[in-house]
Amino acid sequence: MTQEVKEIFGSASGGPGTPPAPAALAAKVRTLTPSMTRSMQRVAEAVAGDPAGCAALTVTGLAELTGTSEATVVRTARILGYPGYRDLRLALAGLAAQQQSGRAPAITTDIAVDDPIADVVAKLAYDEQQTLADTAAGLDTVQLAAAVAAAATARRIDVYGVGASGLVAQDLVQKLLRIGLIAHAHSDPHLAVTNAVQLKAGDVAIAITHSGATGDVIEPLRVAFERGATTVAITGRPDSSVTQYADHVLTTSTARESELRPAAMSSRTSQLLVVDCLFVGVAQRTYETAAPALASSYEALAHRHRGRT
Amino acid sequence: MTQEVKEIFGSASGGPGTPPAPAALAAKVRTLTPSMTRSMQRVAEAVAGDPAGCAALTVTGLAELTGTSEATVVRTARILGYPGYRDLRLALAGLAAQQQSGRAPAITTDIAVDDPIADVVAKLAYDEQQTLADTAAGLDTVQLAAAVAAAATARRIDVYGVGASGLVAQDLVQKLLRIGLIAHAHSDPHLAVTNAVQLKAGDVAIAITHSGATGDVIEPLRVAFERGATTVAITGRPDSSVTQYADHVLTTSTARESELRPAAMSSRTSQLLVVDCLFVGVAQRTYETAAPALASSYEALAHRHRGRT
DNA sequence: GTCACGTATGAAAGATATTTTCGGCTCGGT
DNA sequence: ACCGAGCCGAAAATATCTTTCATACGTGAC
Repeated sequence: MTQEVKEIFGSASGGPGTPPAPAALAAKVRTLTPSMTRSMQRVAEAVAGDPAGCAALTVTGLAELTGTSEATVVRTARILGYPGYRDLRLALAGLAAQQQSGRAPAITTDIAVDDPIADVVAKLAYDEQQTLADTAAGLDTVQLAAAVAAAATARRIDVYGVGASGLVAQDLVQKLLRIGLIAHAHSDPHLAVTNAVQLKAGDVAIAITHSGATGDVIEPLRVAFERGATTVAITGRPDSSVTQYADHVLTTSTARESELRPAAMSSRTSQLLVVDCLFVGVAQRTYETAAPALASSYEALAHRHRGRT
Repeated sequence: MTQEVKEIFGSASGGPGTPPAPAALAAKVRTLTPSMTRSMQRVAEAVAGDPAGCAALTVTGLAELTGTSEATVVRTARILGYPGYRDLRLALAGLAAQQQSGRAPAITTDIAVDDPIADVVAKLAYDEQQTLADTAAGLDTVQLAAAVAAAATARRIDVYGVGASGLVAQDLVQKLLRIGLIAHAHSDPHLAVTNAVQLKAGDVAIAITHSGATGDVIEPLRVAFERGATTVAITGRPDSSVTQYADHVLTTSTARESELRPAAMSSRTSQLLVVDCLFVGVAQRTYETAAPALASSYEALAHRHRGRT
């Protein structure tokens, strides 16, 4: 009867209505691994390491392979956003097929102290490309669309971010200002809270934090949330504290980091892509006013550029 | 009995000792359809017509959809060379994923006002990836190595940038500070010049400007150049004014821009990659001091992060 | 150190999905 | 019209997946 229409509880375990991911799986594993238990991590690792192989296994087989139980495998599948193992397995098969037909597995080695500079360039470029692909694959377009809609009609937009994320916040604000919106970036926690108090329904507050646990950023978002503003969190940890106060969560990808390649680098790349998407989305929806505003901002800058040599 | 044997033979004729087909499924359906019974043909047709949709169905679902029974679905799967429906379904999911990713090249077009948000994400990600590849390919490693060498041993590093490039300048400085170097970012043209006057041989000045014609950035670089500091220009125009005063020029890529995708976006991506390369290069050369400095900066930030939810 | 608490984990029961069995049915030939 | 060969689907049998529940583990408090 209704067996076909499985009652899809909004993935009660964790994130909001996330649709099953096709190719975003590798990214999801990295993003969510930190919030997993040890046994689950073993399963996630196996799955990420050999999608094709795991797709050939039943729950029991995968449980044995990873030295865990069926229950743990199912739990892992849930964490990754699937209704159960069956669907994870399907996605796995898809991923395997993509890898098969797709590109060769490229340079995955870390940057070493004695790498020649040319290798550094190649590795960094590759890593950042990977980060972009992962982010795009893992971005929840429903959440994004909601955030865009809110921002496009907002009376005012406040963006919070400290450290590297602070620069991303400024980048977003710069662009929003260019299309004639009212936006502010706050890196000072005190001023951020002071300003957040002024927000009300119809305003938008955006918090940017990779860890999702940066108190200096969570606090103003909480205040904005309580004041009735629409709140958005851009974070690499969709299960972190910051999401408590976020109406919409945009997840950035978490790439492996190494000593010479701080996490800040890839999280920044990822955050910027999200922010760009947000911006373009808003620009689309406010096109009537955005286009002329952009044009005049170019014009205004022209005289600050000297002619060529 | 004989019926069973027949079925096995049928499958054998379709593909002698063939392992489950990955993407050749559509072809197999065509090849084997004539040798199928009517009900099976209906199933095969459905499967070939909508792999993604069928992959989402259980054996019962597919049977209902095609107006047949579970047994027929299983028989069809056998004919197609799979041990059972489960495996056919897996292959179907793989095929769907391939088709999905295969139609990616369509994103070479500009972003339009009415593009759905998912397309925006895909296009932006693709464009930025392209930008990274271009930048990496066009980066002169000799110049980069020279800039790295100068920065690694500099008494002090000043970075100039205004507007979007100003954020890149700050990003670089943030990272250099983290590995214990003395670095400053200047967005205020007056202060930039004031500081540039203090520079001397052994210092490094870096100007970041996409157009290469931003007077506010060229001016301090000129001053630094005349004071004997080693000067570096990061620009998208290697023939522009700024390079007059640059000992080393690092070229960023210039991507096409469109109304909804300001040049600032891709130039920023490109500049950040260059800056990252510069940073990692410097970190390599100052590894002895950089590594512990990085470690302690992480530690210092730890207490600003609350625990998880 | 030890105690209490919350959490993670796997064994087994319970629910679904897939495969097999088996008897009815259609359809072509005579 | 009759006969038989093979197609077909309902339902039983099996495999697979999911849920439940009791235990063990780790963690923090005292």
